[in-house]
Amino acid sequence: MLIGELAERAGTSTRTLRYYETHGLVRAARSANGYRVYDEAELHVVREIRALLAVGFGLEDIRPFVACLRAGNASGHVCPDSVAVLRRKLAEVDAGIDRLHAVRRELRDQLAHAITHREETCSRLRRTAR
Amino acid sequence: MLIGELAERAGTSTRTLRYYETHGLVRAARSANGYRVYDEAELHVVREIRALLAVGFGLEDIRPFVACLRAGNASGHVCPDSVAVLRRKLAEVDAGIDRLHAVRRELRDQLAHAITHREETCSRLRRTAR
DNA sequence: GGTTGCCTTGACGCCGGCGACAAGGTCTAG
DNA sequence: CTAGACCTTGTCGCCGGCGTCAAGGCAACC
Repeated sequence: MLIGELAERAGTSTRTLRYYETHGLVRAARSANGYRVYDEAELHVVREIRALLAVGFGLEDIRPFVACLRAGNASGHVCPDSVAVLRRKLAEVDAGIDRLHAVRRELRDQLAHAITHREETCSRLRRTAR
Repeated sequence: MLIGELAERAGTSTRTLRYYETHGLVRAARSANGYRVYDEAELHVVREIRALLAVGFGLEDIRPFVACLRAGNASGHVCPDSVAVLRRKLAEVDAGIDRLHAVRRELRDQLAHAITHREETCSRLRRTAR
């Protein structure tokens, strides 16, 4: 399988696949003319990468998952390193949710305050607009 | 007030103030030697910008707040354009919270699945490690 | 041999809010 | 006179995951 076919089957671009390769995530053999040649297993690897990126992982976080797949596991999630990353990400997401809730409260307060004081202050705006 | 003093009083850097100026958010008069000269009102403007950035707004979103302050309002939040931005941001934050909750569910499921299947698959890992 | 369609490496662009450095002018104190 | 503490404009770097050329080689068909 050449890079174009893998890209299409994985739903991504050739540029992306070469990028993953430079970062040590995807591997390819080379044919006599220098073309990259992939076997079926790499399709699973690329799909794993894409799925994890979609969830919000960075490429560095994804390494252990790929290593886990290459070690012969059906899923990249089952190895200790992967689980550690999953736990860390879960904590990060929790923290992110908390932060967004705080921001949300802040925004609601500011909106409430703005609407309360809209009448008195915006009359001045209307005067200056004329 | 020169740029260094404003930067210190606003808790930011001179680079940042010049950056805001190039983007039309902060204004300065010039003294005879070309130095930027700020009046007290700009301090409030800069603090407003910093507060909104901290909440997660981008500089473009902040423009109406600054305009509102310059129009003579005590708060930059009370003008219609500002309120519109606040509402939009609130919706974005809600969407972000929903997305993070979805990610969180996904991570929890993957963690549960990983731990369930850890025993059977990691034995293979241990064998290859030796 | 010419066209088309695959492949190769290399390098710049993007987004946003600055940090950091360069090379110089200005003002003040000693 | 000089040191140093301000100020000026200009430009490159950062982060991450690519998109998008550019310039060229290889393969296959007519």
